[in-house]
Amino acid sequence: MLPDIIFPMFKDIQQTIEAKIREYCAAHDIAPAELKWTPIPFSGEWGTSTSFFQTAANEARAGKGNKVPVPQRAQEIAEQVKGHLGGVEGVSHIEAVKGYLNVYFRTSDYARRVVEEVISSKKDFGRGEPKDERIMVEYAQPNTHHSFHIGHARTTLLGESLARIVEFAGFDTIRATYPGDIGLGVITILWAYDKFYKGQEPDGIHERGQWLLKIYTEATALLEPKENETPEEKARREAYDAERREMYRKWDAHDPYVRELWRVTREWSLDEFRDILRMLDVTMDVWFYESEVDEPSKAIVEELIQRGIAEDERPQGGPVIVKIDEKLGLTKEKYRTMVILRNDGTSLYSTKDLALAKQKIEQYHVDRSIYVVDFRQSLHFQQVFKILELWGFPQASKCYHLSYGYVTLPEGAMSARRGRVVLFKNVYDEAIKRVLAVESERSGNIPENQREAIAKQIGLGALAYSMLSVDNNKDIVFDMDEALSFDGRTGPYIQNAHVRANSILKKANFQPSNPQPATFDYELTKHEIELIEQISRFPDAVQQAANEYRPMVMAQYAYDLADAFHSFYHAVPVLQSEDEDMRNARLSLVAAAKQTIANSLRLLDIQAPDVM
RNA sequence: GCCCCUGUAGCUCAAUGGACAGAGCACCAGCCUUCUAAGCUGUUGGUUCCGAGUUCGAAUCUCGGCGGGGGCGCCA
Repeated sequence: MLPDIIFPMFKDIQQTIEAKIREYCAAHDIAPAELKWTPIPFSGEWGTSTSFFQTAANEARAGKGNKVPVPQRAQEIAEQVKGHLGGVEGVSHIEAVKGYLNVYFRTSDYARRVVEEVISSKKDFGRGEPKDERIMVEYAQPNTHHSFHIGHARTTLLGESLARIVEFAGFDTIRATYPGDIGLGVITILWAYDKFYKGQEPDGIHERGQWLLKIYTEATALLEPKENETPEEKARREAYDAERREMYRKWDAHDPYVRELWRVTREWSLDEFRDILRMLDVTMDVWFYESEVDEPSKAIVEELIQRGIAEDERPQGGPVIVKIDEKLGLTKEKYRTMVILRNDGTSLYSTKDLALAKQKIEQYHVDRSIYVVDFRQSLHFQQVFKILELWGFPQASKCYHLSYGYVTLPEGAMSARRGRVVLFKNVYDEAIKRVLAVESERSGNIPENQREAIAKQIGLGALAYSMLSVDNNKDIVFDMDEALSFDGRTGPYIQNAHVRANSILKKANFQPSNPQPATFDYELTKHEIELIEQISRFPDAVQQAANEYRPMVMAQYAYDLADAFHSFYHAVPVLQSEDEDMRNARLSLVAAAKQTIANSLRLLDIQAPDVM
């Protein structure tokens, strides 16, 4: 589909032709099927296309096909329609091929129109009309007292990109994060810190955060049963575990000492987390802390019992549950039964998520709620959404779990318990190191004081693109060389297209704010046509990525656009154009390409540097 | 037992039920005196896991297998 809001001229042509097709069909006793228009899938040719297979199939089904095979009949109709259409304003030529009707645009008008639209809209080129709907994206839910690893980077990048996309597409967007700042894992670290490291504190935000992870790994080793352990070892382990449980009890009872210990170490983790969000250019609107939703969440359980949705089995020694399948009248087990409160009255993950969902709807007035959480929790979220439905929230149907596969290592799953993790900060540092090495040999024209900053942009661009260009529900086996590759289908490839465009404009001293009127009254090369077509696709790519909640769609688009630009760059001289009009036109096209590349990179949370 | 995800080129991955299943990496052959070679051009590479079905048309939808991963009342 072509963008009808940004480029109404395309829509006009389409509608004119559709009307004529119906006219022809009515006159010849043909019942036309619904016409679907798609871009012509041949590189260097710019137009829109529809087919008559469905129409021919309908005829055959109605017994009117006089035994002509469907593809052949579709081609007949296409040819006849083509004959009936004759010339159409704005169309260079029409052809009937293999049952398809291909409508080629006359390029000069549209090239100018597209380029001017981009240059005048600038950062807003491709922005959708306001949709009058509020959407909350919840992502980046790290546990505190651990360090931020490369798996957290995936959800953060996925969520941030999605938030940017839906916001740009026209939704009122709220970014939310939900750090897990309490739980047995957190207490384990508190216990070990207090017992073995009290008073110590490494310098540096990231060093301090990573140190907590190291403590966790050590503590886990002390608390896990070993094979062939001696009675002494067993006794010691059980004593440690008792200390840990006692500490959890004290935390619950608001013991001042434990609470202060918790508060201080928690802040160390949050310092690191905030710094990483800053590095990734992420600004959260709402922070939900697990420790803060814990108490209030218990109230909703009572409400669900009162309304007959939940059943209280505590008198019989059981927990509070919701028999979802039964409530929905399902005979086969699908959503099963969800436990929403422990027998001892303490809350569960489910308790808190139900309370959070309610809060999102009632306090933040969200119409849609997206959860960017790993795929292992898909049943959990299906259950939560179904309970919201039973609860009577119409927004339940617009809750969506954007699940993603794990980032694993070649040697298996990451495991904080075993200390087998790839930390984001280490990858980040390595990325910068590698980019600087490339820069020193290839980029002589970057001022010394900008090298570091640009290296960060390129390094993160490589990492972000490697995460976003894979379908979210696939696992990623993390490979440093692959994630930080700068060649081929990568972030730096797209960034480089932006740099090259900038380089031309800079040399020509082109001012996008005050362009010379561009006229494309010459025969465009196929590279120019392809580039213009890719640019014109951007608004639709935004809408598609937003509607499907799939940043990958934008990642794919950005590459296609950069690819078209690189080919254009190589084949078409700009500064050395034959005459002044052509030079101006091409400069405008380069400026439009640069802007569109920058806009699409922004939606992927990737910077667009001017030099690299 | 039930549910979810997944299987496409040597590898990593794309492909609103439509034109010849496409990219990148790797391999091979070219292209820097010309707007940045982090690039471009070309070559090689396929029983889309298997089998049925629906359809004019299936990688895509349905059913049945096989392989891989995950989940299933008091972990998060």
